[in-house]
Amino acid sequence: MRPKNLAKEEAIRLIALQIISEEGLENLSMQKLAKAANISPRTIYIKYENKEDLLIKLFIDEVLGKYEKAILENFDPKMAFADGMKRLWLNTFHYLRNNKPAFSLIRYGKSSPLLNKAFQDKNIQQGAFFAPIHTFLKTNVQAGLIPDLPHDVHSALLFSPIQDLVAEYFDHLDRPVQIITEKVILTSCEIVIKGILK
Amino acid sequence: MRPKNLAKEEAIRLIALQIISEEGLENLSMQKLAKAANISPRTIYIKYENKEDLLIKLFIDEVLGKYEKAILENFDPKMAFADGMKRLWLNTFHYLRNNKPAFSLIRYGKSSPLLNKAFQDKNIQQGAFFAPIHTFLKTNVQAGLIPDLPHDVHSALLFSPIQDLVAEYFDHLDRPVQIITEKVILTSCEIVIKGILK
DNA sequence: TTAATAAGTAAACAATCGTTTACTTATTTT
DNA sequence: AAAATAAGTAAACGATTGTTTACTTATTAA
Repeated sequence: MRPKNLAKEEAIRLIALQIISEEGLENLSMQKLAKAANISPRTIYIKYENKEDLLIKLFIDEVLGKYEKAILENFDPKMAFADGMKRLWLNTFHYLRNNKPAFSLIRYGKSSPLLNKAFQDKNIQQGAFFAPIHTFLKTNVQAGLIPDLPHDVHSALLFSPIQDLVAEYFDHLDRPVQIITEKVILTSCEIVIKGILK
Repeated sequence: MRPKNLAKEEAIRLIALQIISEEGLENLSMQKLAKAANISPRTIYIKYENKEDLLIKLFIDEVLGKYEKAILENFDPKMAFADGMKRLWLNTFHYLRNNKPAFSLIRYGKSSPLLNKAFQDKNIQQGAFFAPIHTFLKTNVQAGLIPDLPHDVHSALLFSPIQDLVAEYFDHLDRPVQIITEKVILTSCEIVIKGILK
């Protein structure tokens, strides 16, 4: 049989992300995607059941999967708390800064009911994303370093700001001076650490 | 001449928000909206130029306008720092908790290029949203209480977590025990305050 | 070398999209 | 009471939507 053309499969995912990032999820259509990827609409349906299936797989496997891997690079749950936090923040900053299309879809993951549901389902059925971070926080609670709060609360307190700082990095891209620098990220991370430490 | 039916105008806005909240911005269509509001599609075009105009006005005037008003209730830039922060956090929590459709569109404001651009344009041309918060932070920088960082950085550090906590409140709505309570909000706010104070 | 078969294409499907045309209704001003 | 006029409706416009049908191409296993 004729083998799959993996280059076309990758083109679909790459260009879908590009359209979402530049024009918005609400302006992505299968026909626009096919045309931009220089393939027939039918080809997308060989690789994905339908549009929702494409979006969910793009979000869960392609975007969140790679994002998780990038964030956890050189991170170990046994690291000292402040070191671990700085590693996670810098990894987030570096990865997202260089992957705007991925960041765009991640943002839609918090708005779109479809993607939000897909994320929750995945977390329940196949184990949570960012499991090492769970362990890291749990360990530091048990060590008495940080207060014992639900994981979702920890997550909001410790990682929401870095996500918004990345958004601000992109918002400032076309301006003469970039205010969101690595130094600002580290300063911000230290402020967050100071708040959570008992 | 025949006067505008204000009830219909409000129905359009209300039902548009409802559809966006339940089905997502990507599933809002003018015909669906008209049918749900029990009016002719043409009626929407009497009040709004086109779909983009409707979305932008819904976002800027209806949602962000009311949101700003609600957050600043009983807030004064001259309040003590911790008091002001707690006021802003609790106002945010109370308002958004009771206005899920508004919260949904606010979330889309950070993903959708159209809405994001509209927000930035508005902030530049007609003065920033949440101006009293600007003043509040500036005052506390000058008083030497908090570090002198760009406003966007302050904003990410001090208010990103409360937005995500509200999202988690809604995510937990159907579960037996609500973990995002007013007490958790206040505890979280105190942690953020502790981090930023010099 | 050929039979088998999945990958891929071009073109089209009904349904729906955003928007408009042609018309009626309701209200105000004269 | 009638002229003027914006608000609103029903129906339809061409374009585009997600998806499929009918067909061709490229590859592998026999």
